[in-house]
Amino acid sequence: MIHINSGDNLLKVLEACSNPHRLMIIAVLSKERKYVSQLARELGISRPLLYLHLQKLEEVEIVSSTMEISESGKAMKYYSLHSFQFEMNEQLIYKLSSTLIFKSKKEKERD
Amino acid sequence: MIHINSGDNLLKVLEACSNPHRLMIIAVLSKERKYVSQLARELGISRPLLYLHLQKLEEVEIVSSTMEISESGKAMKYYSLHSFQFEMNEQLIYKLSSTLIFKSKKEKERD
DNA sequence: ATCATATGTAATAATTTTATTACAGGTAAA
DNA sequence: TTTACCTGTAATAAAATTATTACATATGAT
Repeated sequence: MIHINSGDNLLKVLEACSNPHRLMIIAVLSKERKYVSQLARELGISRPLLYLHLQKLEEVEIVSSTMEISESGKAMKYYSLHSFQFEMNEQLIYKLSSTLIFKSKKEKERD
Repeated sequence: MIHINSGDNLLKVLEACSNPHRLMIIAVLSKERKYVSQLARELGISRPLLYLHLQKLEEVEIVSSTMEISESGKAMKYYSLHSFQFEMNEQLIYKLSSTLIFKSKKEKERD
């Protein structure tokens, strides 16, 4: 279960959820795990684009993946959702605001 | 009190919260209302930039503003926070996923 | 062999978001 | 009338995100 422990972490999770495709991915995976091509067909988007969105969700551990070899022998990458839950309200934001980090993407990459 | 009634609305609120400055604005305003210049000084950002962020928060009604004439006679624009609360989890996202809208910014502007 | 399906990613383009600069206006006090 | 506040915004620049295109590899079935 994901758990928000800092302002920085809250921000990252919010960013990960702030996209219609990524919300749809979460919705779909909340019912059952899917492999990449299957998910791409279901959402009606290209695999490269799906990869991009899956990466962002994986970075904050909303989803995770496992490679499996299907009965027919093909490699399949399955994505599944990690359950998550937090109360979005001003109290949470206030409480975590002291641990908010203001850095550009480039600065973050240097860490 | 803000209340999330559609996937589209959820997405907009998440987008509004997905920025460190805007989270700080929410944190500061959760304690007391502030006027624009005061808030800009407190956050250490320029007024034009602050306006941009306040606009995004105002669009989803997380904050609202009132113009007042101070005792000294100067116009002051006060911003205050609207209380908000919702459970972020996959159930909510699944429930609202049917009302998610996929439109570019340009397409939205044409509506 | 060719087709259909799966994986993965690099390079580029398009769009959106964020930030800055440079202005405009006003009131009040020194 | 100069200084110190306040409001507001247009134009531009910079950075980040999102989307597309074009590849490469592999397996199994026809």
